[in-house]
Amino acid sequence: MSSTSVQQLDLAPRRHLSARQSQTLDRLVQAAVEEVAATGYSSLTVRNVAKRAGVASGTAYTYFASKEHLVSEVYLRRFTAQAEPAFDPNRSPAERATDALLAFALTVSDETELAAAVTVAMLADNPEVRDLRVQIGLEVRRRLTNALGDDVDPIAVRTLELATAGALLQVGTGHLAYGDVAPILRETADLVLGETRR
Amino acid sequence: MSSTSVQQLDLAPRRHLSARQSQTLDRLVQAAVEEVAATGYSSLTVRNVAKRAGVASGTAYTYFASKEHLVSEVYLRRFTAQAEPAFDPNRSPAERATDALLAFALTVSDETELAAAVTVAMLADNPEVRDLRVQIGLEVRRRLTNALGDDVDPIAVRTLELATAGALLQVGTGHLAYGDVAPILRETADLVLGETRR
DNA sequence: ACATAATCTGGACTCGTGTCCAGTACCAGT
DNA sequence: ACTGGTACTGGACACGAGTCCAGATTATGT
Repeated sequence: MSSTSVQQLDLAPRRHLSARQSQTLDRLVQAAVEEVAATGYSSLTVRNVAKRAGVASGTAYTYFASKEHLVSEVYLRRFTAQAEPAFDPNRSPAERATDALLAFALTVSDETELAAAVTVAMLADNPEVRDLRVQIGLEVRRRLTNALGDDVDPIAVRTLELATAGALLQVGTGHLAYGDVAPILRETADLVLGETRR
Repeated sequence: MSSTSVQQLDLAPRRHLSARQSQTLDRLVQAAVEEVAATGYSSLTVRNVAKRAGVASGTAYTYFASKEHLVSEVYLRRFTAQAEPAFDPNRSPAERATDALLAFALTVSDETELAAAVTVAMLADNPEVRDLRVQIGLEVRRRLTNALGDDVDPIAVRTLELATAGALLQVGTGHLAYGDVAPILRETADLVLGETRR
C-alpha cells in the first residue's frame, strides 16, 4: 500500500523557512502585487496569484491562511522595507511626526487598486491578519515616539495614530486622493502638537 | 407558451417602495441583526438571513446588492435612528463634539460581532456601499459642525472626523474596547479644540 | 369576479474560497 | 545510488456569493 506524505502540519508556526520555501513565498507575494496591478482587486483570486507564481493553489494556502493574509503580507513587507528617517533635530516635531506617519499611510497609496485591496484585507478577522495588524501598530507607535521624543503628550500621540488610520481608510475607499494625505497629516500634526496655534 | 415575469428591473433606483416591499426589507434588516447575534459574523450568510426573514434568497438580492450592502444598511439605520442631541450652550464645545461623535462611533459597538461585521462591510467597494458611506460621512460632518458652531477651525473638524473613524476601526477589529471610546474621543476633542492645553 | 401587474418562490448555475490528500519531485546525508 | 524526509502537484470536495428565470402568489383596479 502507500502512506507517503505526512506533510505540512506546520501551518501555524511558519518560522524557520528553508531557502526553497522563502523563495516560493517571495514569488507568491510578488505575484499578488502583479496580479492586483494587472487585473484589479475585485478579480484578484488566490488561484490566479498561484498560477502567476508558478505554484499550485494548495501550496499558496500552505503559506497564507487566507487571501486577506496574503494581501496584508504585501503591505507589511512594503511598510517595513521603508527606511525610518533619521532623527533630525533641525526639523520641528510636527515635521518629524508627519514623516514617520507618511511611511505608514502612503506605503501603497500610489497604487490605487492595491490600496483598496490592502485596506479591506487588513481588517479581516482571522488570527494571522490580526497579528500583522498588531505588529504594524507597534511599529507605527515606535517610529512615532522615536520621532517625537519621550516627553510628548500621549494623548497627542494617540490622536495622531487614530487620525492617520482614518486617513489610510479614506485613501483605501477612494474618498481621499494620494496627494492630499501628506498636507492633511501635516496640518493635523501641527494642530495636535501645538504648533502655529492661535 | 409562457412569458409571465418581467420582474425586478429596478435593482438600481430602489426608491418608492410599496408597503409590502418595505416590510420585506425591514424583515431582512432585522433578520440580519438577529443572525449576527445568533451565529456571529463569520458564519453570516445571506441565505440564512433570508431564511430567518422568511423570504427566498433571490428576494434578498432584490433589495441588497451584496452582503456588505445589507450589513451597511443595518448600520445606517441604527445611526440615523439615534437622535441628535440638542445644542446645549452650557456644555463646552469639546463636550458637544464628543456627544455628536459618540453617536457615530458607538452605534453598534456594544454588540461586538455586529461591530466587526459593520466595520468590514462598510469598506466594500461596491457602489451601493459607497453611497451609504458618503451619506454617513455627510451626516457626521453636519452634526459635528452643528455642535461646534460656524467659527471652528476646519482642520480641527477634520482631525476629529479622522480620529473618530480610526477609533471606530479599532473597535471593529477588537483592538479597542467599547467602554474606552467615549473617554478617548473626549480627550481628543479637548486636545484638538484647544481646551485644557498647557 | 377577473384580468393584470407587482412581488416572491425555489432551485439551477457559475465561480471563488478554503480544505484535504494521494502521489510526485526534490532535496539532504551516507 | 539509495534512503528518507521536505516541498509541491493536481485535482476533488463542501460551501457561500451572486445571477437568473419560469412559475406561483398576492395585490390592485374595474
